[in-house]
Parts: sequence; structure tokens; C-alpha cells
Amino acid sequence: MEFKADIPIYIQIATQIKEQIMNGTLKDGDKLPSVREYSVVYEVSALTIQRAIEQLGVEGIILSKKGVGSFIVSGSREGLEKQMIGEQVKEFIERMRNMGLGDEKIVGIIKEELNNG
Amino acid sequence: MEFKADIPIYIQIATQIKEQIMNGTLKDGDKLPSVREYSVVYEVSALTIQRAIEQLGVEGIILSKKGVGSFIVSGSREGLEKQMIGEQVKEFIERMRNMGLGDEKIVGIIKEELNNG
Amino acid sequence: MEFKADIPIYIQIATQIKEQIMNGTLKDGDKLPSVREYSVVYEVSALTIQRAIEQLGVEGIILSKKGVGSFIVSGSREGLEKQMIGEQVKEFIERMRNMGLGDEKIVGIIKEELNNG
Amino acid sequence: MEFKADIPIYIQIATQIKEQIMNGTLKDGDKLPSVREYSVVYEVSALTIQRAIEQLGVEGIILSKKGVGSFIVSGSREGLEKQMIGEQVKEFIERMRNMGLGDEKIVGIIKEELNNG
DNA sequence: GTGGTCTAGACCACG
DNA sequence: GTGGTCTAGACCACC
Repeated sequence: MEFKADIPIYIQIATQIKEQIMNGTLKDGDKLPSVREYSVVYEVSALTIQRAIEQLGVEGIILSKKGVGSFIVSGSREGLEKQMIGEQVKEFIERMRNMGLGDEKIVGIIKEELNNG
Repeated sequence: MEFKADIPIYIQIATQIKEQIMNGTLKDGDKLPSVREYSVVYEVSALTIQRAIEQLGVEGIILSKKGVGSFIVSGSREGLEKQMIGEQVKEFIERMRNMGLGDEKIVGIIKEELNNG
Repeated sequence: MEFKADIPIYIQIATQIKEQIMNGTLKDGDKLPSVREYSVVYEVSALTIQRAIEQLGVEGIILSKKGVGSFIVSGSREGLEKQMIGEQVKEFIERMRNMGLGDEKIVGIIKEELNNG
Repeated sequence: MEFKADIPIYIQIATQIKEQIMNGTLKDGDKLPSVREYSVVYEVSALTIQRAIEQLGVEGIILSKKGVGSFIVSGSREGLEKQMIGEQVKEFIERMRNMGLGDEKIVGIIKEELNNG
């Protein structure tokens, strides 16, 4: 597993888990892999994994129980959809507009990339 | 001037200058405002401005001449367009796909946000 | 039955039993309900109940006889009163004083809460 | 500096800083001692201090700026007063009532302890 | 000098 | 076996 250098690893892992919730790999009520298991998979220290999970806990997406495990809070998927998609779309459009692109051009480059990429 | 807390200030300033180049506020060959002027406008220390300018220099977008000033390298606009737009579009689409969205849905939410926002 | 997330469940159960001794629900010499019964009532594993009872045993409040049951030690109520009330009152007052509250103000907020709550 | 064994050290430190805000030792806008300074004073690792400060950050009480320091958010004192005092008073009274004490008795033991202690 | 991240390893309390 | 806390030390980016 490789990470971008300019974003904290625990944030990148947290984001990845969020994505897994959104695309259905992880579902409501599911038990997450243990901190130690993740630690092996991602090849980072256990503490880094815990910070990722802690982060998700603060955001109300997962709930950790000592001695038991971490579980996906039911209904978190719907919340994530609005939050993550909405935020990122707004940010993306704002940046495109700041660079002087009009609405049609924005839709154009998206379509182009979808077809080519 | 206000900045996001989780992104280095000098990066945010550098990004704004890039955007000004792309939307035509700053043009090929133009002399940038002085560090002092920027320092007043953005309400940050001169050192932070210098790091922003240094950053743009490293990226080949501007050229600093000692005792004279910094100038926008000719042709930088075209380069920026491909780099900034291309990169960001790819990243954006990748994230949307990671969250399980199909191509049509991606275009849909973009259009929706363009009309509402 | 619901528990606070940041305090061990077995401690919370032990505390509730202590409170029942103090308010008279459980009296000197009484036999405690069985581990199984508690397990059903509190909706936790038998092991957790046993830890709660073990805890009370260590504190000298109950006495467990193998194959017979657990019994409330005579005189435990009086001991609990001094211990629990005394400790908690001291701690509470210390915290209020650490926050800069004077004696009169402490009595005031207590009275206010007693009337409103 | 000594800590209670059953409460995380970083929580105890965070609580102590909150108390200092409430009793006026630390005021709105004040810069907190650095992580390293605290680390020496409390004789714990720098990371433990950072978790305490991080906690206060999540609660909106302080704001940390990379390379600059941590500062007390203006208006945090008023918020703390309502939150900390209110919560603790309610909890204290609930526990006293669970033990079978009537309102007058609660006020009585408080007054007694204030005079003796 | 400042806060932030990460590691590797340890110990503990919980269920 | 699980999550939570703590250490000591390192490196980094920021201002």
C-alpha cells in the first residue's frame, strides 16, 4: 500500500474506509477488521490505524467498543453520501470557476475525461 | 483574507496566484506585486509570501530577478491549464468512482450543482 | 439497559448494586440475584456480571459462597455511606473550587439544580 | 505531577487546562505553553500532551496553528461554565439521589464538607 | 521554536 | 483477541 506524501496517512486510510462504506464493501453494522489486521494490510503502525478509526469515530461513522471491535454505525452511509459528494463537488466547481472556466466547459472536460480515462 | 486551516498558507497563496494567471488577472510577462504589497493584502508575514513565490519559481511559472522583481514566465498559462485542470479532473473522477458512482451519475451531480450553486 | 460508553460496564453494574444497597432495595444478608438473572436483566455476558460481583467482593461489600450464591455483608450499608458519599462530595467540591467557584456559589448552584431538575 | 490511575492522563491534563481557563489563569486569546514545555512540567511524553491539546481542539476550546502555537478561543470560558458546571452538578445530584438521599440531606452534606474541608 | 505525524514496542482493561 | 494509552525518539512542515 502506498500513500501520498502530503496528506497524513491516517486521513488517507480513513478516507479509504469511507469509500468502502459508500461503495458497499462495508455495510451498516459490519465489524471492521481489527487494528492489528489493518496494521498488517496497510503496512503502518497500529497507532496510525487507530488514529484513522478514532477519526471516523469522531465523525460518527463508526463506534469502537473496547475488547470487542469497531462497528459501522447504521445510517452512516446516507450521511456520507451527502457530506462527501456534496463537499467535493462544490470545491471542485469552485476551483474550476476560479480558473475562469464557464459552466459548459466544466461539463465538457468532465465528459471528455470520463470517455478517455 | 482568510485561509483554510488544514492547508499551508503559502500553498493557498500560490494557488490563488495560479488562478489569477489562468483567469487573466495576471498575464504573460507581467511583474508580480512586491512581497511587501502581498504581505499587506494577505495579512501574513513576508516570509510566507516569499515561500509562495519560491514555490511558483520551482514550478517554473514565475522567474524572480534579484533586486528587480518576479515575472510571469511566458507560456505559463497554457502549461497551467493542462496541469491544474487535468490533474484535478482526474483526481475528482477517481474519488467519485471510488465511492461507487457511475459515469452518468457523476455528470448528473455536476450539472445539478452548477444550476443550483 | 444502557451504559455510558466511557466507563467499564462491570463498574457501572457494581455501582448500581451499591446504590441499591444504599437506598434499601438490597439489605444486609440478602442473597443477590444469580449471575444468570443479572445477565438477562442487564443484557450483558455472564462474565461481565461476574466481574462486577468479583469487584464487590474485593471491596468487602458482598461475600460469595461457591455453589450457594452471593450475600450482602452485614454492615456494608453504613460503610458504603461514608465511603461513597464522602468521597464523591469531596471530589465534587474540589472540582468546583478548581474552577474558581466560592463556597456560597457552590451551594447556590446545587440548590438551583435541585429545584429545577 | 501525579495522576489518577483509572483516567487517561491526557484527559486529566485537558481537564486541568479547562479549569485554568475557568478560574482565570488562562484567558481568551492567550497562547498556551508549548507542547514541549508542558511535557517537562507534567513529566509525560510530548505525544500525551498533544492528545490533551487535540482534545481541547475538538471541543472548540483552543486552536492550534502549526509553527505558531496553541491559543485559547475567545468566548470559550462562557461555554465551559455552562457545560462543565452544569454537567457535573447534574451527575452529582443524580448519584446522590440514586443512593436514596433527599434534597435537604444533599444540601446538608455539601455545607458540612465546605465548612470542615 | 512550533505543532503534527509516524514508528516500534510495551502494558493494560475489557469481554 | 480487542481497543486504548503511553513512551521515547525521530522527522517534517510551518512561520
